[in-house]
Amino acid sequence: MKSMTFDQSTIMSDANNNSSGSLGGSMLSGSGTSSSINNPISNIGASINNNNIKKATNEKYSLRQRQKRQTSGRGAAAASGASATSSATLKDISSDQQPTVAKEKPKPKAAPLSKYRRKTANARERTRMREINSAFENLRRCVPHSIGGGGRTSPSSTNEKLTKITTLRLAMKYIRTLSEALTNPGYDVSFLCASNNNSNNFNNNNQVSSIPCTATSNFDNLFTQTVVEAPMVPVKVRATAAKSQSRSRQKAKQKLEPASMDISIPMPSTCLEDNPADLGLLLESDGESLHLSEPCLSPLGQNMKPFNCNPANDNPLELSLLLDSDSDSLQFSEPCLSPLGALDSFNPFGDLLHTEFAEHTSLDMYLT
DNA sequence: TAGGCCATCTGGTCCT
DNA sequence: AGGACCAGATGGCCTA
Repeated sequence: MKSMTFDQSTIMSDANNNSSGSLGGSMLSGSGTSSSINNPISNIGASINNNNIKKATNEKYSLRQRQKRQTSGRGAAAASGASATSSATLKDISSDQQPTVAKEKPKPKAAPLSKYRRKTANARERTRMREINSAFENLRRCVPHSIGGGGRTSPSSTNEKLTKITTLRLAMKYIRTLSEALTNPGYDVSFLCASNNNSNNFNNNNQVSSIPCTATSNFDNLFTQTVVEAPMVPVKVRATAAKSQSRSRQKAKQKLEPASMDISIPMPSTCLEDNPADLGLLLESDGESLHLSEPCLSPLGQNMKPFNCNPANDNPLELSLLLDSDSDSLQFSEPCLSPLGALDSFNPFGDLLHTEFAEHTSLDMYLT
């Protein structure tokens, strides 16, 4: 047996009672985290060398309250084997700590599923997990990958697969960065140029650093990355104000005239084998929106030079236009996010790969 | 070898 | 009643 197990429901219940107490408490919410620090039950759990106990007492998890797990079935049977003594001990202690727990009528134990239903349930579960993994795979393709590396959980190269948790963290950071760029026309993108010399472009408060640098130097830095060269294709990007724009957005857009620029982008890897003329299928514009045709990848891919701007266009105006156009005028087919997919070869998110990220900050921190 | 990550099986709970 | 979802348990694989 790999590890000792015990009945965690008591501790789980205790932790949840100390927190919000809501039945569906978010796993990442972190609510009630500090309350369990001095929990004697948690301390007992921590004193036992057991991964699951560590998980149970880890303050960053707040699991939903569960009823006492039935001691039948495969997992429970295994749990009740080697860990019977520790389970009993913990139960005894917990009952001492909570003498006021109301006695519940024992629920009639549900009959175990038939072999057939168990098999079908397993198949459904596998399918469900496959779909989740597929969604993770899509997400991986849309978030910038790290070019740096280090640390157990960080990919040491762009070829290394991001873990699920790292993918989620990067996605959150990516969304925040994109949101910043969209909501703030004068968004300081200097953190991108800093990525050359220092991958830690975000401080611990998840704030974008504000190292001053000119837009030209931004591009200079961005485009001097050591990346895999790909055939460059000229593309004219034209962004016009959408009809649905808010007044402030229109105002900001006016400042950005002229709203077009010539850029060259590398041929997406999936197009390399095809006729270059196929690129026309990649970028389509109806004069109001820029659409990315299928297949939707990060259009510029990994390890590819993002885009080769005409030096004449290397000014803040164009950059702002590019970053500012997403919600109204630049639209990419899902699941791609990105004009900023062009930045895949940079690592403004490197800190996420090296530091602990508080799950409890979660999406509410980034999507408000 | 320990620890992280993952896939799978499983039972409990909720929802339709 | 049956499916979806969730979380615990377990074992395999991989890396430092």
